[in-house]
Amino acid sequence: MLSKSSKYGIRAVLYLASTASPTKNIGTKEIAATLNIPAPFLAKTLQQLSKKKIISSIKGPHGGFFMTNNNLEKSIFDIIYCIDGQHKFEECFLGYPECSDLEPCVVHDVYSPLKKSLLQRLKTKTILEMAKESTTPFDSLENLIADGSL
Amino acid sequence: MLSKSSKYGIRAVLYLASTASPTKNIGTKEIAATLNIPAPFLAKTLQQLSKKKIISSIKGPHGGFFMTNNNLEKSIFDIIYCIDGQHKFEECFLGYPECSDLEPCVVHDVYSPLKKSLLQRLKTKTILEMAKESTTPFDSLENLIADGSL
DNA sequence: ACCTAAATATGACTTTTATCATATAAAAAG
DNA sequence: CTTTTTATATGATAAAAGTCATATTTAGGT
Repeated sequence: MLSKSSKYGIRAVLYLASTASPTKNIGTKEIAATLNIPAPFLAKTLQQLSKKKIISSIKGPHGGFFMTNNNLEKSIFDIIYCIDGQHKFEECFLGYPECSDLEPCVVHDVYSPLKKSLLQRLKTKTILEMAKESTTPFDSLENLIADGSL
Repeated sequence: MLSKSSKYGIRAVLYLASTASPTKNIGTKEIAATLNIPAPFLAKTLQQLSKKKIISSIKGPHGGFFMTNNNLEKSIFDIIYCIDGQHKFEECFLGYPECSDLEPCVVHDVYSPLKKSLLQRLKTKTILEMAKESTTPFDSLENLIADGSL
């Protein structure tokens, strides 16, 4: 479905939204460690998002990534679009190029509405809202505890 | 979502279901040409399906692939499972390993039901039923006409 | 029996995706 | 003004997915 880059990106942004702030930046290493994501790979993904103003960053000591209020108004769809591109949600489930409401494939009538409601959700909910209602935070609170961070 | 192999496989099986029969086998080349699929690639996929008894084949002159009544009772899910494996439908949309009804990710409540109804459809409808209700047949009737086959 | 047409089996090649590594640039701290 | 810390940029490597090519087997036709 989504590429790993997108998934990693979304998880990282959600983590940022709930933990970082303009006054408290978070670096790639910390995010990667907390989320069990390969750090150099995540870095590249975060740069893409930063370039498209979906997240913010500052360099130097105590630098890192964070979310402005503007960033928090972005949607998860924005992240996916930035990393994987639009086409992710435009393909027919069976890959028929001409599949549409007029010329539906055999699962179009069931797949298409499902896709629409998922898309609707991904486009309308803001990162902020998503982060607030998130109950499962991150992979490895255990790790933080083991590290002594918690 | 699905791998290309799966998509190609499904389209080929649907084509077989509506066109071939135990007395009228169809070869890889014809299927590939009609569906605009690379022939050697399709061949490999059809072999996998044949080995798992989802389609049937006979070798030699006038040989090819076809569907028995038994084959026609299989589902599209069987095809996907044979080619891509189960895990295709078990992953969390955002890739959280521990995502579940108890520990849902932020799109779990919307994604999970959608996935279930799609799966339900893919598992319960037989190939035969699918083929019958299919209105969009294949990519390139034009090609066949241009070739003089029609 | 021999030839031919087709599936089968295997492997090589290419492209994409994912991962890792290195060098540069910027900003804070001493 | 130098050092250190972190993002940024770029590219190298690895793994997976997709594509193509070749040889082998089987079965029908002659």
